[in-house]
Amino acid sequence: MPRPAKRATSADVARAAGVSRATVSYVLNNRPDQSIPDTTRRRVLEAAESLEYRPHGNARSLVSGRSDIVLLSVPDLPIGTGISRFVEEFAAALAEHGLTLVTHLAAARGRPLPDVCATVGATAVTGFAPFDADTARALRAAGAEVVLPSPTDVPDIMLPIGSIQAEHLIGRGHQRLGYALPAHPRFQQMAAERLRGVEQACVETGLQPPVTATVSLDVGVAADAVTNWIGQGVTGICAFNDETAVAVLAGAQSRAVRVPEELAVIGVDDILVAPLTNPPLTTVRFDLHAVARRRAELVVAGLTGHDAPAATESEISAGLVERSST
Amino acid sequence: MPRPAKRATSADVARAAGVSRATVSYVLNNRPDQSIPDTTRRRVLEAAESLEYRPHGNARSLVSGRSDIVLLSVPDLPIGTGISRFVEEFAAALAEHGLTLVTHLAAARGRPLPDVCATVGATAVTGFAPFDADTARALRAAGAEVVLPSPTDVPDIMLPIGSIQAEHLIGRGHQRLGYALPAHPRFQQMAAERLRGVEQACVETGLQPPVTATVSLDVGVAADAVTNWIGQGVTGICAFNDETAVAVLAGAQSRAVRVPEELAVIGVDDILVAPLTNPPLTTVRFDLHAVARRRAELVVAGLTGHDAPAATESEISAGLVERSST
DNA sequence: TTACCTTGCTTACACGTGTCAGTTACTCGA
DNA sequence: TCGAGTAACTGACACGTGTAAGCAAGGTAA
Repeated sequence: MPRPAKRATSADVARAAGVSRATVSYVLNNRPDQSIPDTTRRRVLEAAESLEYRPHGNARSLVSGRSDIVLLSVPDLPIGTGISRFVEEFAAALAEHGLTLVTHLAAARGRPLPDVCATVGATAVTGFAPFDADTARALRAAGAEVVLPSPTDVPDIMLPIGSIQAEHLIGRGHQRLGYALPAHPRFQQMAAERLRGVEQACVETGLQPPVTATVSLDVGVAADAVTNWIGQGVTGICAFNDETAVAVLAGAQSRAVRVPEELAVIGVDDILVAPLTNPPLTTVRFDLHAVARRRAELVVAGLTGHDAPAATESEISAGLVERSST
Repeated sequence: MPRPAKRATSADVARAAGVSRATVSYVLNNRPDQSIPDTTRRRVLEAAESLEYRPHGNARSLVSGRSDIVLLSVPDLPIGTGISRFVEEFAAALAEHGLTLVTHLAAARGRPLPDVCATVGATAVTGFAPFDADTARALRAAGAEVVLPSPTDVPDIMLPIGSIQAEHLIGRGHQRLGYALPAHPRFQQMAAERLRGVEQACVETGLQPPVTATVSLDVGVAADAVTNWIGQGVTGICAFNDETAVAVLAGAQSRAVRVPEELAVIGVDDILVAPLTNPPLTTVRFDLHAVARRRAELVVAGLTGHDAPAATESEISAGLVERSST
C-alpha cells in the first residue's frame, strides 16, 4: 500500500495559508492579545482543516512544560463494570477542561507507574486508593504536578455506601446485622471503609456492630458463614459487593435458608447479573458520575493552583436499587 | 511544602560528570559504535543515578519520531473482568520490547481516538475490533504507524470459541442447539463471529444450524426464548457470554425447565459468579495470555517492519470449564 | 513635520533529546 | 620526522511547538 503522507505540521498549515507559523499558532490557540482579521483567521482554519492538522502533543508539552495528559492508574483487581463508567465520566469531565485521560493498569509485571508517567509526560496522576509516600515522590520526580487522591479524599466515597446498606436493612426491621468481607487481599482497604460505614449506622441506631465473616466466591465457604450468622441471630447481611452477595445467596440456598424471609442480603455495584439472581439482588449503586466529576474538579484545581470547591454532601449520591433479596 | 527540584536533564548529568551532553547520551543508550572508557562511563552513570535522571519521553520521541507508546482503545461496553487480564498480559508482553501501554476508553463524550493518539504521541494503536477505514486513516494521520487489528486478524480469536461450545454440547449427545445472542448492539459483531463458530461445528457433524434468539438481561425475555427453544426441540444452548447464560438460566428456572436435564447451557468468560449460579455454569475461558502475547507480537512486527510469525493453532487456546449446567 | 500608537504580521529563541560530522590527542609504522 | 590511523570526545543541528520581541504600514495628535 502507498505509504500515507506524514502528519501535517504547523509549518505545513502556514505554507498553505500563506502566513507565518506564528500566526497559525495564534489563530489555532486563539489568543486574545493578538489582533487577527477574520479573513486571515478563516484562511488558517481552512488550511488546518483540509490538512487534518493536529498539534503534536510532545512538542507542545516540551515547550510549555505541561502536557494536558492525566494518567489514571487502575488497580489490578477483578474490576467491576462500574469502573468503566467512572472512567468514561472522568474522561468526559476532564475533556471539558482540555485534558486528555489515559489509563494504565498497574500490574506486577508491567512497567512501574513512575516510568509510565515519565514516558507519556503526564502532568497529573490519579488512582483509586492514595499512593504510598515513595510512589508519590517518584511520580513528582517523573514530572507529575498533581498526585491524587490524598489520603483525606477517599473515605468520603466509600463510607456512605456501608451506611446506606445498613440503614436500609435497619429500616426493614432487622436488629442484628452481618457483614460479608471479600477474600481478595487487595479489596481489604476498601472493604474496611465500607464496613466502618455499616458500624456507624449500627451505633447511631443503638444496634450491636455487625458480625463479620470473610466470604470467598465458593459455595461451601459461604454456606458455613450463613450457618454461623443464623446461629448468632443475624437476619440481614451487608455484602462488600455484588459478587460476594451472590456467594451469600448461593450459600443460603445450599443450607435451605430462605431469602429474604430468614436472611436478607444487600450488595454493592448493581452488576449485570444482579437482577437475574434468585431472588433478584437488592444493591447499592453509587453515582460514579458525581464522583468522577468531583475528582476531575480536584485535578483541575490542583493544576491551576486554585482551591477546589468544597464537596457538598449531595454530590456523593449513592442510590438504593430495591429488588427482592431484602 | 518546598517545591521539589525541577526534574534533571541530560545537561545536568553532563555538567555533573564533567563531559558533554553527547557523551551522556552515548553512555546511557550504550551505543556499540562509540568507544567510551570505563572510567568515563562510570562517572556518567553515577551522576545520572544521583540526580535521579529519567530521559524526557516527549523530547526523545520528538527527535526520533517514534514514541514507545502503544495505545489500546477499550470499547465502551459493559466490560467483563477478562479484559483486564488481557490488558495486563498485553502490557507485560509489550514491556519486554521496551514499549509502554496506555489504554483509552472510547466513549461518545470523551475525546475522539485520533486526538488522543496525537496528544500522547502513540506509535501504535490497537483495539478489540478492527477500526473503520476513516478512523484508521485518521489514526495514521495522527502519527500512528501501526493500526491493529486488521479485519483479517479477528476471526482467529472469536470463531473457535463458538466451536468449542458447540462441540462440547454435541459431544454430550445434543442434536439440536440454540444460540443466545446478546441484546447490546455493540456486541453484535463479536457475537456474529462466535455464532459462526457454532454453525461450523453443527455443519461438520451434520446437525442443523442453531436456533438463534436475542436474550436481554431480563428474566421475562429469557423465559420466552427458553419456551420457544423447547418448543422447537432444542436441548442445548450456547450463550454469547456468561451474563447471557445466566439470563437463560433464570428464564429456564421461571418456566420450571430443569437444567441440565431438559436444557443444557454453556457460556463464555468464566465470570466471577459463574461457579455460584444454580446450577453452576459450564463455560469457556479463553486464554487471554496467548491472545495478548500474539497481539504484542503483531505490534512489534509492525513497528520493526518484519513479518509477524504466523499464528499456530495451539496459540489460540480456549479451555472448557466444566460445571453442572451441561 | 515629528512623535507616538495601533494593527497585522514575522523573525528568532527555547524546550530536551539523539546523532552526524568534526576535532583533538595520542599511538604506530616507515 | 612525518603521515596516517584511532580512541575519546565535543559542537551543532533537527524534531514541532509556543511566545517574546521586533518591524513595516498606516493613522492620529501636537
